Amino acid sequence: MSKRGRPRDFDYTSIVDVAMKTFWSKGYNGCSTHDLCSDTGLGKGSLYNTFGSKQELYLAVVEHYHETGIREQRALLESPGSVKERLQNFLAWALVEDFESTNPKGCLLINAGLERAKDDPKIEEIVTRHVELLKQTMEIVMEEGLRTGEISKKRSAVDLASLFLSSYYGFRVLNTSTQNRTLAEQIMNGTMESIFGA
Amino acid sequence: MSKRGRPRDFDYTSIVDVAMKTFWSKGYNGCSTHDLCSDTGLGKGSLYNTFGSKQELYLAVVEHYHETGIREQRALLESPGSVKERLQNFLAWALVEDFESTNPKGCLLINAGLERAKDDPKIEEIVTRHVELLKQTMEIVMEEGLRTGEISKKRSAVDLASLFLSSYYGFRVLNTSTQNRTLAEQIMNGTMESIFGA
DNA sequence: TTATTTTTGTAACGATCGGTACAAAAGTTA
DNA sequence: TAACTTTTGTACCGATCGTTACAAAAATAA
Repeated sequence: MSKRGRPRDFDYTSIVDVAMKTFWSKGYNGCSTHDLCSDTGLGKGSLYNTFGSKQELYLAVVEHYHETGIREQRALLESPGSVKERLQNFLAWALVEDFESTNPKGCLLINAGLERAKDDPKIEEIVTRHVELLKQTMEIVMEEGLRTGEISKKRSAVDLASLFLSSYYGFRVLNTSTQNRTLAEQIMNGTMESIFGA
Repeated sequence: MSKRGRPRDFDYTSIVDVAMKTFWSKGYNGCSTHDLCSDTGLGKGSLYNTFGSKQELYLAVVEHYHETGIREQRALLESPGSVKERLQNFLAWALVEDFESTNPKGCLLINAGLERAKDDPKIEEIVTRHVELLKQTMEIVMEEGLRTGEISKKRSAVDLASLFLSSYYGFRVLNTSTQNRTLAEQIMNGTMESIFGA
Protein backbone atom coordinates (compact mmCIF):
# COMPACT_ATOMS: atom_id res chain seq x y z
CA MET A 1 0.00 0.00 0.00
CA SER A 2 2.96 2.24 0.30
CA LYS A 3 4.22 2.84 -3.21
CA ARG A 4 1.84 3.48 -6.00
CA GLY A 5 2.77 5.56 -9.03
CA ARG A 6 5.94 5.85 -11.02
CA PRO A 7 9.00 5.29 -8.85
CA ARG A 8 11.81 7.83 -8.89
CA ASP A 9 14.94 6.66 -10.61
CA PHE A 10 17.44 8.48 -8.40
CA ASP A 11 18.61 8.30 -4.82
CA TYR A 12 17.56 11.18 -2.61
CA THR A 13 20.70 11.46 -0.52
CA SER A 14 23.08 11.10 -3.42
CA ILE A 15 21.32 14.01 -5.12
CA VAL A 16 21.69 16.04 -1.93
CA ASP A 17 25.35 15.10 -1.98
CA VAL A 18 25.83 16.41 -5.51
CA ALA A 19 23.83 19.58 -4.89
CA MET A 20 25.97 20.11 -1.80
CA LYS A 21 29.06 20.50 -3.92
CA THR A 22 27.32 22.92 -6.27
CA PHE A 23 26.17 25.16 -3.42
CA TRP A 24 29.52 24.71 -1.68
CA SER A 25 31.59 26.00 -4.56
CA LYS A 26 29.25 28.67 -5.94
CA GLY A 27 27.30 29.82 -2.91
CA TYR A 28 23.54 30.04 -2.53
CA ASN A 29 23.06 33.18 -4.59
CA GLY A 30 25.89 32.27 -6.93
CA CYS A 31 24.30 29.12 -8.33
CA SER A 32 21.11 28.73 -10.31
CA THR A 33 18.51 26.02 -10.38
CA HIS A 34 19.81 25.26 -13.85
CA ASP A 35 23.27 24.61 -12.34
CA LEU A 36 21.68 22.29 -9.80
CA CYS A 37 19.77 20.40 -12.49
CA SER A 38 22.73 19.93 -14.80
CA ASP A 39 25.04 18.90 -11.93
CA THR A 40 22.58 16.43 -10.48
CA GLY A 41 21.26 15.23 -13.82
CA LEU A 42 17.70 15.87 -12.67
CA GLY A 43 15.11 17.75 -14.69
CA LYS A 44 13.34 20.69 -13.16
CA GLY A 45 10.22 18.61 -12.70
CA SER A 46 12.01 16.07 -10.55
CA LEU A 47 13.96 18.65 -8.61
CA TYR A 48 10.94 20.73 -7.67
CA ASN A 49 8.73 17.70 -7.13
CA THR A 50 11.27 16.30 -4.68
CA PHE A 51 12.65 19.34 -2.88
CA GLY A 52 10.02 22.02 -3.35
CA SER A 53 12.29 24.99 -3.90
CA LYS A 54 15.90 26.11 -4.14
CA GLN A 55 15.71 27.28 -0.54
CA GLU A 56 14.46 23.94 0.74
CA LEU A 57 17.09 22.03 -1.19
CA TYR A 58 19.74 24.30 0.29
CA LEU A 59 18.34 23.57 3.73
CA ALA A 60 18.56 19.82 3.13
CA VAL A 61 22.11 20.30 1.86
CA VAL A 62 23.27 22.30 4.87
CA GLU A 63 21.61 19.87 7.27
CA HIS A 64 23.36 16.99 5.51
CA TYR A 65 26.69 18.79 5.67
CA HIS A 66 26.18 19.45 9.35
CA GLU A 67 25.32 15.83 10.13
CA THR A 68 28.24 14.25 8.31
CA GLY A 69 30.58 17.02 9.44
CA ILE A 70 29.83 16.85 13.14
CA ARG A 71 30.21 13.06 13.01
CA GLU A 72 33.61 13.35 11.40
CA GLN A 73 34.76 16.08 13.76
CA ARG A 74 33.61 14.16 16.82
CA ALA A 75 35.36 11.04 15.59
CA LEU A 76 38.59 12.96 15.35
CA LEU A 77 38.23 14.61 18.75
CA GLU A 78 37.08 11.44 20.53
CA SER A 79 39.55 9.07 18.96
CA PRO A 80 42.08 7.17 21.08
CA GLY A 81 45.40 8.86 21.67
CA SER A 82 46.57 11.86 23.63
CA VAL A 83 44.60 15.06 23.71
CA LYS A 84 47.44 16.80 21.94
CA GLU A 85 47.42 14.27 19.11
CA ARG A 86 43.67 14.58 18.73
CA LEU A 87 43.66 18.37 18.51
CA GLN A 88 46.60 18.20 16.12
CA ASN A 89 44.73 15.70 13.95
CA PHE A 90 41.67 17.89 13.99
CA LEU A 91 43.59 20.87 12.61
CA ALA A 92 45.43 18.65 10.14
CA TRP A 93 42.11 17.39 8.85
CA ALA A 94 40.95 20.99 8.32
CA LEU A 95 44.20 21.75 6.53
CA VAL A 96 43.57 18.94 4.08
CA GLU A 97 40.00 20.14 3.55
CA ASP A 98 41.20 23.65 2.77
CA PHE A 99 44.23 22.85 0.61
CA GLU A 100 44.09 19.33 -0.76
CA SER A 101 40.55 18.03 -0.86
CA THR A 102 38.81 17.15 -4.09
CA ASN A 103 35.71 18.71 -2.56
CA PRO A 104 35.24 22.45 -2.87
CA LYS A 105 37.66 24.22 -0.53
CA GLY A 106 36.61 25.66 2.81
CA CYS A 107 33.69 24.98 5.10
CA LEU A 108 30.16 25.06 3.70
CA LEU A 109 28.73 25.79 7.12
CA ILE A 110 30.73 29.00 7.41
CA ASN A 111 29.60 30.06 3.95
CA ALA A 112 26.00 29.27 4.82
CA GLY A 113 26.25 31.13 8.11
CA LEU A 114 27.63 34.27 6.53
CA GLU A 115 25.53 34.28 3.36
CA ARG A 116 22.19 33.01 4.59
CA ALA A 117 21.87 32.96 8.40
CA LYS A 118 20.65 36.55 8.42
CA ASP A 119 17.90 35.82 5.87
CA ASP A 120 16.99 32.24 6.75
CA PRO A 121 16.36 31.44 10.43
CA LYS A 122 16.56 27.71 9.73
CA ILE A 123 20.09 28.13 8.42
CA GLU A 124 21.06 30.13 11.47
CA GLU A 125 19.61 27.39 13.65
CA ILE A 126 21.70 24.67 12.00
CA VAL A 127 24.89 26.72 12.25
CA THR A 128 24.21 27.55 15.89
CA ARG A 129 23.49 23.92 16.66
CA HIS A 130 26.65 22.76 14.92
CA VAL A 131 28.85 25.29 16.70
CA GLU A 132 27.37 24.36 20.06
CA LEU A 133 27.89 20.65 19.52
CA LEU A 134 31.44 21.20 18.36
CA LYS A 135 32.24 23.48 21.28
CA GLN A 136 30.72 20.97 23.69
CA THR A 137 32.94 18.23 22.28
CA MET A 138 35.98 20.47 22.55
CA GLU A 139 35.16 21.23 26.17
CA ILE A 140 35.09 17.52 26.97
CA VAL A 141 38.47 17.09 25.33
CA MET A 142 39.91 20.03 27.26
CA GLU A 143 38.52 18.62 30.50
CA GLU A 144 40.30 15.37 29.78
CA GLY A 145 43.52 17.26 29.10
CA LEU A 146 43.19 19.10 32.39
CA ARG A 147 42.44 15.87 34.27
CA THR A 148 45.35 13.93 32.85
CA GLY A 149 47.74 16.86 33.23
CA GLU A 150 48.41 17.24 29.54
CA ILE A 151 47.15 20.80 29.83
CA SER A 152 48.15 23.11 32.66
CA LYS A 153 45.27 24.04 34.96
CA LYS A 154 45.73 27.78 34.59
CA ARG A 155 42.68 28.07 32.35
CA SER A 156 39.22 26.53 32.44
CA ALA A 157 37.96 23.98 29.92
CA VAL A 158 35.42 26.52 28.67
CA ASP A 159 38.11 29.14 28.03
CA LEU A 160 40.33 26.59 26.30
CA ALA A 161 37.49 25.27 24.15
CA SER A 162 36.32 28.76 23.22
CA LEU A 163 39.80 29.71 22.14
CA PHE A 164 40.29 26.54 20.13
CA LEU A 165 36.88 26.96 18.53
CA SER A 166 37.43 30.54 17.40
CA SER A 167 40.96 29.85 16.25
CA TYR A 168 39.69 26.88 14.26
CA TYR A 169 37.06 28.98 12.46
CA GLY A 170 39.54 31.76 11.78
CA PHE A 171 41.89 29.10 10.42
CA ARG A 172 39.23 27.91 7.97
CA VAL A 173 38.35 31.42 6.83
CA LEU A 174 41.94 32.52 6.32
CA ASN A 175 42.82 29.32 4.51
CA THR A 176 39.89 29.67 2.15
CA SER A 177 40.32 33.37 1.49
CA THR A 178 44.07 33.60 1.10
CA GLN A 179 45.22 30.02 0.36
CA ASN A 180 48.39 30.80 2.31
CA ARG A 181 49.91 27.58 3.54
CA THR A 182 52.72 29.22 5.49
CA LEU A 183 50.19 31.24 7.43
CA ALA A 184 48.16 28.07 7.99
CA GLU A 185 51.12 26.32 9.59
CA GLN A 186 51.89 29.32 11.77
CA ILE A 187 48.31 29.31 12.99
CA MET A 188 48.49 25.61 13.75
CA ASN A 189 51.70 26.17 15.72
CA GLY A 190 50.36 29.20 17.52
CA THR A 191 47.15 27.45 18.44
CA MET A 192 48.77 24.26 19.68
CA GLU A 193 51.36 26.12 21.71
CA SER A 194 48.75 28.35 23.26
CA ILE A 195 47.04 25.28 24.64
CA PHE A 196 49.94 23.03 25.58
CA GLY A 197 52.41 25.77 26.50
CA ALA A 198 56.07 25.85 25.74
CA MET B 1 41.93 72.64 -19.11
CA SER B 2 41.05 69.82 -16.87
CA LYS B 3 37.28 69.86 -16.56
CA ARG B 4 35.13 70.42 -19.55
CA GLY B 5 31.64 69.03 -19.87
CA ARG B 6 28.82 68.64 -17.42
CA PRO B 7 30.12 68.13 -13.90
CA ARG B 8 28.86 65.24 -11.84
CA ASP B 9 26.57 66.17 -9.04
CA PHE B 10 27.67 63.54 -6.54
CA ASP B 11 30.77 62.74 -4.57
CA TYR B 12 32.68 59.65 -5.68
CA THR B 13 33.76 58.41 -2.28
CA SER B 14 30.41 59.00 -0.63
CA ILE B 15 28.79 56.88 -3.33
CA VAL B 16 31.37 54.17 -2.68
CA ASP B 17 30.48 54.44 0.97
CA VAL B 18 26.79 53.88 0.33
CA ALA B 19 27.40 51.04 -2.12
CA MET B 20 29.66 49.49 0.52
CA LYS B 21 26.74 49.06 2.86
CA THR B 22 24.59 47.53 0.14
CA PHE B 23 27.24 44.94 -0.76
CA TRP B 24 28.04 44.46 2.91
CA SER B 25 24.53 43.50 3.92
CA LYS B 26 23.43 41.61 0.80
CA GLY B 27 26.63 40.17 -0.58
CA TYR B 28 27.99 40.51 -4.12
CA ASN B 29 25.65 38.02 -5.75
CA GLY B 30 22.81 38.93 -3.42
CA CYS B 31 22.45 42.52 -4.57
CA SER B 32 21.50 43.86 -7.98
CA THR B 33 22.60 46.92 -9.88
CA HIS B 34 19.08 48.17 -9.28
CA ASP B 35 19.67 47.89 -5.52
CA LEU B 36 22.88 49.85 -5.91
CA CYS B 37 21.17 52.55 -7.94
CA SER B 38 18.26 53.02 -5.59
CA ASP B 39 20.50 53.00 -2.49
CA THR B 40 22.97 55.49 -3.94
CA GLY B 41 20.35 57.57 -5.75
CA LEU B 42 22.32 57.30 -8.96
CA GLY B 43 20.81 56.35 -12.30
CA LYS B 44 22.28 53.52 -14.28
CA GLY B 45 23.89 55.97 -16.65
CA SER B 46 25.87 57.63 -13.88
CA LEU B 47 26.72 54.40 -12.14
CA TYR B 48 28.09 52.70 -15.23
CA ASN B 49 29.71 55.87 -16.54
CA THR B 50 31.57 56.24 -13.25
CA PHE B 51 32.40 52.71 -12.19
CA GLY B 52 32.22 50.67 -15.38
CA SER B 53 30.60 47.55 -13.99
CA LYS B 54 29.20 45.93 -10.88
CA GLN B 55 32.47 44.05 -10.47
CA GLU B 56 34.58 47.21 -10.62
CA LEU B 57 32.33 49.02 -8.17
CA TYR B 58 32.65 46.07 -5.81
CA LEU B 59 36.41 46.26 -6.16
CA ALA B 60 36.40 49.95 -5.28
CA VAL B 61 34.16 49.18 -2.31
CA VAL B 62 36.36 46.40 -0.95
CA GLU B 63 39.49 48.49 -1.44
CA HIS B 64 37.82 51.35 0.43
CA TYR B 65 36.76 49.04 3.25
CA HIS B 66 40.28 47.68 3.48
CA GLU B 67 41.86 51.14 3.65
CA THR B 68 39.59 52.57 6.32
CA GLY B 69 39.56 49.26 8.20
CA ILE B 70 43.30 48.77 8.40
CA ARG B 71 43.72 52.37 9.54
CA GLU B 72 41.20 51.87 12.32
CA GLN B 73 42.69 48.53 13.38
CA ARG B 74 46.22 49.91 13.43
CA ALA B 75 45.09 52.89 15.46
CA LEU B 76 43.66 50.53 18.06
CA LEU B 77 46.71 48.29 18.15
CA GLU B 78 49.25 51.13 18.16
CA SER B 79 47.48 53.35 20.65
CA PRO B 80 49.10 54.31 23.95
CA GLY B 81 48.50 52.00 26.88
CA SER B 82 49.52 48.49 27.79
CA VAL B 83 49.60 45.70 25.24
CA LYS B 84 46.86 43.95 27.14
CA GLU B 85 44.62 46.99 27.01
CA ARG B 86 45.21 47.40 23.31
CA LEU B 87 44.36 43.83 22.43
CA GLN B 88 41.33 44.00 24.67
CA ASN B 89 40.21 47.20 22.96
CA PHE B 90 40.71 45.58 19.58
CA LEU B 91 38.39 42.71 20.43
CA ALA B 92 35.91 45.07 22.09
CA TRP B 93 35.81 47.11 18.91
CA ALA B 94 35.02 43.96 16.90
CA LEU B 95 32.31 43.07 19.40
CA VAL B 96 30.63 46.41 18.83
CA GLU B 97 30.90 45.97 15.07
CA ASP B 98 29.23 42.56 15.27
CA PHE B 99 26.51 43.29 17.80
CA GLU B 100 25.85 47.00 18.12
CA SER B 101 26.93 48.84 15.01
CA THR B 102 24.48 50.68 12.79
CA ASN B 103 26.51 49.38 9.86
CA PRO B 104 25.72 45.93 8.55
CA LYS B 105 26.97 43.32 10.99
CA GLY B 106 30.18 41.39 10.48
CA CYS B 107 33.29 42.03 8.41
CA LEU B 108 32.90 42.85 4.72
CA LEU B 109 36.42 41.65 3.99
CA ILE B 110 35.61 38.16 5.27
CA ASN B 111 32.46 38.08 3.16
CA ALA B 112 34.40 39.25 0.11
CA GLY B 113 37.14 36.69 0.72
CA LEU B 114 34.74 33.80 0.99
CA GLU B 115 32.31 34.82 -1.75
CA ARG B 116 34.60 36.33 -4.35
CA ALA B 117 38.31 35.61 -3.76
CA LYS B 118 38.05 32.35 -5.67
CA ASP B 119 36.53 34.06 -8.73
CA ASP B 120 38.20 37.47 -8.62
CA PRO B 121 42.00 37.55 -8.15
CA LYS B 122 41.90 41.27 -7.33
CA ILE B 123 39.62 40.57 -4.39
CA GLU B 124 41.90 37.81 -3.18
CA GLU B 125 44.83 40.20 -3.45
CA ILE B 126 43.15 42.83 -1.27
CA VAL B 127 42.17 40.28 1.36
CA THR B 128 45.67 38.80 1.39
CA ARG B 129 47.20 42.24 1.68
CA HIS B 130 44.88 43.21 4.52
CA VAL B 131 45.55 40.03 6.46
CA GLU B 132 49.29 40.44 6.05
CA LEU B 133 49.25 44.05 7.23
CA LEU B 134 47.09 43.17 10.20
CA LYS B 135 49.26 40.22 11.14
CA GLN B 136 52.39 42.35 10.83
CA THR B 137 50.89 44.92 13.18
CA MET B 138 49.94 42.21 15.64
CA GLU B 139 53.47 40.83 15.55
CA ILE B 140 54.89 44.23 16.47
CA VAL B 141 52.47 44.44 19.38
CA MET B 142 53.41 40.95 20.55
CA GLU B 143 57.11 41.81 20.32
CA GLU B 144 56.48 44.79 22.53
CA GLY B 145 54.64 42.60 25.00
CA LEU B 146 57.53 40.17 25.07
CA ARG B 147 60.07 42.98 25.48
CA THR B 148 58.27 44.66 28.34
CA GLY B 149 57.51 41.39 30.06
CA GLU B 150 53.73 41.70 29.73
CA ILE B 151 53.76 38.44 27.83
CA SER B 152 55.79 35.44 28.97
CA LYS B 153 58.59 34.53 26.59
CA LYS B 154 57.51 30.93 26.12
CA ARG B 155 56.14 31.63 22.63
CA SER B 156 57.41 33.69 19.71
CA ALA B 157 55.79 36.89 18.48
CA VAL B 158 54.88 35.13 15.23
CA ASP B 159 53.10 32.32 17.06
CA LEU B 160 51.29 34.78 19.30
CA ALA B 161 50.24 36.99 16.41
CA SER B 162 49.10 34.03 14.31
CA LEU B 163 46.97 32.78 17.17
CA PHE B 164 45.46 36.18 17.83
CA LEU B 165 44.81 36.69 14.14
CA SER B 166 42.99 33.40 13.63
CA SER B 167 41.06 33.72 16.85
CA TYR B 168 40.02 37.22 15.82
CA TYR B 169 38.68 36.03 12.47
CA GLY B 170 36.89 33.09 14.05
CA PHE B 171 35.41 35.55 16.53
CA ARG B 172 34.00 37.69 13.71
CA VAL B 173 32.57 34.70 11.83
CA LEU B 174 30.94 33.15 14.88
CA ASN B 175 29.50 36.47 15.99
CA THR B 176 28.02 37.13 12.57
CA SER B 177 26.66 33.65 12.01
CA THR B 178 25.23 32.88 15.43
CA GLN B 179 24.82 36.29 17.13
CA ASN B 180 25.67 34.59 20.43
CA ARG B 181 26.96 37.17 22.86
CA THR B 182 27.75 34.69 25.59
CA LEU B 183 29.95 32.76 23.23
CA ALA B 184 31.57 36.02 22.13
CA GLU B 185 32.56 36.87 25.68
CA GLN B 186 33.92 33.38 26.29
CA ILE B 187 36.05 33.71 23.18
CA MET B 188 37.35 37.08 24.33
CA ASN B 189 38.24 35.58 27.71
CA GLY B 190 39.82 32.50 26.21
CA THR B 191 41.85 34.52 23.76
CA MET B 192 43.13 37.07 26.26
CA GLU B 193 44.00 34.39 28.79
CA SER B 194 45.82 32.35 26.20
CA ILE B 195 48.12 35.29 25.59
CA PHE B 196 48.55 36.78 29.06
CA GLY B 197 48.23 33.60 31.10
CA ALA B 198 46.02 33.13 34.11
C1' DT C 1 -7.32 -4.48 -18.81
C1' DT C 2 -8.52 -0.32 -16.70
C1' DA C 3 -8.20 3.13 -13.26
C1' DT C 4 -5.12 5.48 -10.32
C1' DT C 5 -0.99 7.60 -8.73
C1' DT C 6 3.40 9.49 -9.02
C1' DT C 7 7.59 10.88 -11.67
C1' DT C 8 9.56 12.66 -15.67
C1' DG C 9 11.05 15.95 -19.34
C1' DT C 10 9.87 20.02 -21.69
C1' DA C 11 7.87 24.28 -22.62
C1' DA C 12 6.81 28.26 -20.91
C1' DC C 13 5.80 31.96 -17.28
C1' DG C 14 6.55 36.83 -15.54
C1' DA C 15 10.31 39.02 -13.24
C1' DT C 16 14.62 40.43 -12.95
C1' DC C 17 19.50 40.22 -14.26
C1' DG C 18 23.85 43.11 -15.80
C1' DG C 19 24.68 46.17 -19.25
C1' DT C 20 23.98 49.49 -23.36
C1' DA C 21 22.02 53.19 -26.44
C1' DC C 22 21.00 57.60 -26.80
C1' DA C 23 19.29 62.09 -26.53
C1' DA C 24 18.47 65.85 -23.34
C1' DA C 25 20.91 68.58 -19.88
C1' DA C 26 24.60 71.27 -18.18
C1' DG C 27 28.67 72.70 -17.92
C1' DT C 28 33.59 74.74 -20.25
C1' DT C 29 36.30 76.74 -23.95
C1' DA C 30 36.87 79.71 -27.77
C1' DT D 1 27.25 83.18 -28.96
C1' DA D 2 28.71 78.71 -30.95
C1' DA D 3 31.30 74.50 -30.55
C1' DC D 4 32.52 70.92 -27.64
C1' DT D 5 32.59 67.61 -23.83
C1' DT D 6 30.78 65.06 -20.18
C1' DT D 7 26.90 63.58 -17.15
C1' DT D 8 22.27 62.41 -16.61
C1' DG D 9 17.85 59.84 -16.84
C1' DT D 10 15.25 56.64 -19.40
C1' DA D 11 14.13 53.20 -22.45
C1' DC D 12 15.51 49.08 -23.76
C1' DC D 13 18.55 44.84 -24.83
C1' DG D 14 19.06 39.67 -24.76
C1' DA D 15 19.88 36.45 -21.15
C1' DT D 16 18.82 34.30 -17.23
C1' DC D 17 16.31 33.96 -12.84
C1' DG D 18 13.17 30.73 -9.78
C1' DT D 19 9.08 28.55 -10.53
C1' DT D 20 4.93 26.41 -12.64
C1' DA D 21 1.99 23.85 -16.06
C1' DC D 22 1.22 19.87 -18.14
C1' DA D 23 1.14 15.80 -20.73
C1' DA D 24 3.73 11.56 -21.54
C1' DA D 25 5.74 7.73 -19.03
C1' DA D 26 5.83 4.14 -15.71
C1' DA D 27 4.64 2.03 -11.93
C1' DT D 28 0.64 -0.26 -8.68
C1' DA D 29 -4.16 -1.56 -7.51
C1' DA D 30 -8.53 -3.25 -8.76
